[in-house]
Amino acid sequence: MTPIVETSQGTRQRLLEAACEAFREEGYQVSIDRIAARAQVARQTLYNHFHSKDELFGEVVRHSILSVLVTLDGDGDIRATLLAFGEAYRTRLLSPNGLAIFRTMVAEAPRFPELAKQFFRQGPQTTRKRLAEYLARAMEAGWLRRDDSDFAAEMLTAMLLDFDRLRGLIDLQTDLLNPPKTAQVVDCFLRAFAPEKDTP
Amino acid sequence: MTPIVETSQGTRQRLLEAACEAFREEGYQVSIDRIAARAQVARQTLYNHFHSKDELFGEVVRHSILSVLVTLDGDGDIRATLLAFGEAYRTRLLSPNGLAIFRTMVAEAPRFPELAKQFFRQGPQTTRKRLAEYLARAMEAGWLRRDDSDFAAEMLTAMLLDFDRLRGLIDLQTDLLNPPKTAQVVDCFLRAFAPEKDTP
DNA sequence: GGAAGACTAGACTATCCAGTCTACTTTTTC
DNA sequence: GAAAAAGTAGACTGGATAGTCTAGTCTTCC
Repeated sequence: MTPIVETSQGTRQRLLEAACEAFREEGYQVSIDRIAARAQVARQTLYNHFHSKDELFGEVVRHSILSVLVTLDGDGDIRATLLAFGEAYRTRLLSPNGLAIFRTMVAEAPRFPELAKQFFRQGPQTTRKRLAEYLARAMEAGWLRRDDSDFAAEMLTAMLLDFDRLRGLIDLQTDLLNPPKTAQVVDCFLRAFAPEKDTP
Repeated sequence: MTPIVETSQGTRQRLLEAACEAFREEGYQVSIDRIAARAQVARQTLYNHFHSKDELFGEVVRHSILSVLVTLDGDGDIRATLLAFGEAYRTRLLSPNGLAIFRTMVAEAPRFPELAKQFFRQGPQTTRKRLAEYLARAMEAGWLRRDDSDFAAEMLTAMLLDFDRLRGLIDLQTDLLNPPKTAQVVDCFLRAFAPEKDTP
């Protein structure tokens, strides 16, 4: 509960960046000393900025949420919009950074349940909600069949990366990004949620 | 490289079961002492059966692969078959056990890359291949549109659990299994892969 | 030039853990 | 009933780690 003095922003920033990379590469178990060394700072300096390793980890996670958020831009026609979204989504989440964050959150969720929930709600949950809102509008406009837009959003995001993410996490592959797949998924989605024919 | 004497199977079995539960509940980092205590066995006895913690972990993982394999029984019509498969798939993989294995494999893949690949190939990859073979036959028979059966299998398995798995892993929820969802997903899949109309 | 705040190096404590070793007891087997 | 196999308790080594503390240095600003 000792109040932490507001020290130079530069050092704090360097520490956050070093911690971010370190946690990303080695997970939560990376030692404080390695983080301090990476930031080229003495261990005590680290403790001048953050009370404990857990606090530092929390900060890093909260900063990382932004990097797994994907927005969508509903200008063009629906296929173009979903293609752009799908490509951005895959690019973000199948990148080494995206995979590492996923791995770390999954691994440490039991140790940091509240932090994990916050991450989940502000990250994946939010992305999905935005997509669902767009899809709801598309349904309203008759571009898609009237259906549960939350469900539809879940299906699209699932199809976009489920298996490739597992491949990336477990099989440690790197060439996961191939744009044809995005189109293949989007077209599959559009077939499943095509507007119903009026004629019998 | 010392050869391990073939000792009583009972003790070995108790050790494996204890280790399985321990790793499941606490991950790889659970201590050897806790595993031995759980098996009600001395630490040295554990080392009489397994050379090292890593070897024990490997054994446990290899045993666990079976519990994430899902077969499918292609008797009834396609919808019934996929419903049964989907329900079995979700039940297995969204169970506390299924989620724990997933969490542990994802967390430890960097430390045990070969083991992780073996798990991936004999587990998820195999399940998906079997499903793809079934779907290929269904396409051949005209029950589904002619398409890439591997891709179709990927889409179905992704839709069946991606988001719920994340919910279970991160948000630590338990009531993930609701059968209506399986049907919702299967129907969505069948729409996406319905046979193409012959008429223009 | 001096005081305060920020940083440093490194010793130190307390804890935990994998794996070894030893001397002992129990169980099995013949 | 004795020898061999299996198991036990616990001390011990060597290494890692989070976090504290101390004494000193560097920077900045007045």
